[in-house]
Amino acid sequence: MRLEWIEDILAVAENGSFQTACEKRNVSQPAFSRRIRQIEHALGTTLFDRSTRPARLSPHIHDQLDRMRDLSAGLRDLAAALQDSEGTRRRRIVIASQHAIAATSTPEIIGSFADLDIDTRLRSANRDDCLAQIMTRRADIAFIHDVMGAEEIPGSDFLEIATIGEETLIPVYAGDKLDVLNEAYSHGELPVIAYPSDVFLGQVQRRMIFPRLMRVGRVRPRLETALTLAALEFARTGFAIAWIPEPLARDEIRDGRLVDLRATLPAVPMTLIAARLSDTVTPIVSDVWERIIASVHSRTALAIS
Amino acid sequence: MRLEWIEDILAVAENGSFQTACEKRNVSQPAFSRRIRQIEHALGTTLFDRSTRPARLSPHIHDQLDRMRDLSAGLRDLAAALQDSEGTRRRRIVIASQHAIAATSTPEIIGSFADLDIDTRLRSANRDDCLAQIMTRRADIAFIHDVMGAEEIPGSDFLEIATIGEETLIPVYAGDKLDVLNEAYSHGELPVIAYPSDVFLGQVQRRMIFPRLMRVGRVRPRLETALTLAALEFARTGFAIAWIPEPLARDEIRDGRLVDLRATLPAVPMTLIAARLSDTVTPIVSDVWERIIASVHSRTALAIS
DNA sequence: ACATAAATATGCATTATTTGCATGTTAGGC
DNA sequence: GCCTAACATGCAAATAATGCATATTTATGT
Repeated sequence: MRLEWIEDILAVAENGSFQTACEKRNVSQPAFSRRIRQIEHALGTTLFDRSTRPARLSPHIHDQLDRMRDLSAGLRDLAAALQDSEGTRRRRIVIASQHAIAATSTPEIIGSFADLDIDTRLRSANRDDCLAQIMTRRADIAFIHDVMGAEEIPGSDFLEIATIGEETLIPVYAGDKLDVLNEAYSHGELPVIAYPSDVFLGQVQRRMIFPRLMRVGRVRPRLETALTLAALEFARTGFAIAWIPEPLARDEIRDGRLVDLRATLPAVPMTLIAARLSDTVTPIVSDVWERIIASVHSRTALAIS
Repeated sequence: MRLEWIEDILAVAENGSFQTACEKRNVSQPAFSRRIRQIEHALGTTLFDRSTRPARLSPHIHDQLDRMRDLSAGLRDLAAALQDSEGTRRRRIVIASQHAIAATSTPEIIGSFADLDIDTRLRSANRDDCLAQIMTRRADIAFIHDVMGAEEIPGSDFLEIATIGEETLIPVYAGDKLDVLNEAYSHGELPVIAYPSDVFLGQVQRRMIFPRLMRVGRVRPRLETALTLAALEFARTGFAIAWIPEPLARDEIRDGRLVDLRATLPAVPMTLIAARLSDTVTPIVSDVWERIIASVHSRTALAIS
C-alpha cells in the first residue's frame, strides 16, 4: 500500500476518467492503465467498472474515499514531520474543516490570517473526524456546521467554541428539469439525495427536513452520498432534490442552472462553528483564533453597512 | 511514502537494530541497509544515528513513532476495507488498546471471545488516540489505564465504561546494577526514565510518583520515552529506574534480571478500563462486551478460590 | 447501420529499481 | 590489540515500471 496508490485512485475518482487522471498524475495513459490494474491485483479487488466509458468507481470503493483522503493527508504530514528536524520548528497550524465548509467559507477564513505567515495545513473531513482530529491534537482548529436543537457537540467540555458564520442548507434542483420534478410531485413523490445517517448532514436531514417533507409528499431517496459536491452534481442533472449549503450553490442559482426551492421545501439555517481545545493553547493557535474571531466581526460590520 | 517504509522504520525502532529488523522483514542485511538509506534520501532526513552500534533512532524521529503506527494500521485497514466487497459483510470488531496494555492483558481478554469467530482487529495506540478512535467510531472497544484521583476520562459522557482489571505501575531496575543505583542514591540522586507529559503515564508520573520521590532524593530524568517497552529496556540495562506495568516486568523480576523496587519507591495501582460508545451498540459489540465483562468475573472467582 | 472520436488495453523495447552474495569498514567488548 | 557484531559498498542478476505504437471497445452523431 502506497501513498501513490491512494493518490492514483483519488485522481480517477475526482477527475472522472483514467485519461484525465493520468494527465494530472503526469503519467502516460498506458502506464496509468497498467498501474491501476496492478493496484487492483495487489489489493485483490476491482476498483473501477470499465464496462462504461469513462470508467466508473466500483460502488463499494466510494465509501472509502474520505478515508483515503484522510490517510493521504496523514502520510504527507508524516513525511513533513519526519523532515522537520529538531532544530527547525516551523510555525504551523492544522485546520480541520468539514467537507462542505472547505468548499465554501474556509478559504476566506484562512485568508484572514494569511499575513501572519503561518504554515497552514487544511484537512477536509466529515464532521466527526474534524472533531476527532481536534481531540487527538492532530489538528488545531476545526470548522464545522451546527444546527439549533441538534445534539451538543461531542467533546464540547474540552473545546472552546465560537460561532463564526451562518450557512443555510437549501433544497436545490436543476433549473431546466422542473417539469420532471413537478411530474413526480403530482404523483405525491419527492425524489431526494440523502446524506448517510452517520454523517452530520444526514442527521439534519432525518431530524429536521424529512419529517417536514412528509407533509408535502412521499420522500423517495434515490441516492445516498456523504459528499455535498456529489449531491450538488446530481441535483444539477435533475436526478433528485439535494440539500446544499447555500454558498455552494449560489453561482448556479444565479445562472439559473439550479433553482432554490426554499419557497416550497424546508431549509435549515446552520451556524458555522470554529472549535479548538481549551487547554494547551499555543501562541500560534491563539493568534489565528483571534484573527478568525476578528474577521467575523469585520464581516458582520460590512453586512450592516 | 509507502506502508513498507513505515514498517521498516518501526521494525528498527522496535527491534533495536538493523540486523534484527532485516530478519523480521525477511530482507538481507545489505538490502535493508540500502532501503533505509533510500527512504532517508526520499524523505530528506536522517532517520538513524549510525555512529553507534547498534544504530539508534534520531531523536526527532522518536516523537513520530505513534503516528507511524497509527497510519500503518490505517493503511492496512484501508486495504482490507477496499477488499471487502459490498456483498461480504464480515463480522468484525476493532479494539484500540493502550500500548502497555496491548503487551500485557489484551491477548488474554481477546482470548475470552475468540470462540465467537469474530474478525478482531487490534490497534495499539496511546491512551488519547485509543479514546479518539472510539469517539470517531474507528474502533469499537478501547482498553486503557486509569488511576484513582486522575482526571475524568475525556468524552466519558458518551462512553460506557467498565473496570476489567488491575495493573500496578512499579519501579524496576537492573538486578545486576544495583550498586550503580545505590551509588547515585548515596549522592541524593534518582536517575529515572520519564514518560512524556502529554501521555497518560507521564501525567501519572508527574502527579503521583515524582512528588513522592522528591522526599527520597533528587529526581534526574535521564531519558524520556512514551514506550513502556523501551523504558523497560533501559531499566534492564541499568540506565535508570523505569515505571512499568507489573505484568510486563513479571518474568524478568522472577528471573532476577529486574528488581522490583516497590519496597523503597512509590508504585501506583491502576485500573484497567474497557470503554465503548454508549449509543449505536451493534450486536457484535454487545456480544464481545458481555464476554469481556464475564471474563472479569470468572477471573475474580478464580483468584478467590 | 456506419463513421468517428474518446477512452481503455496490450505488445514491445527500454529504462529504472531492487535484490542477494561477497566483501569491506567500524564500533564495542574483553 | 584482537575478535565479533553491526552497518556499508561493489557487482551482477532479477524484477518492476515506463513510453510509444497499436489494438479494442464504448458512446455519440448522422
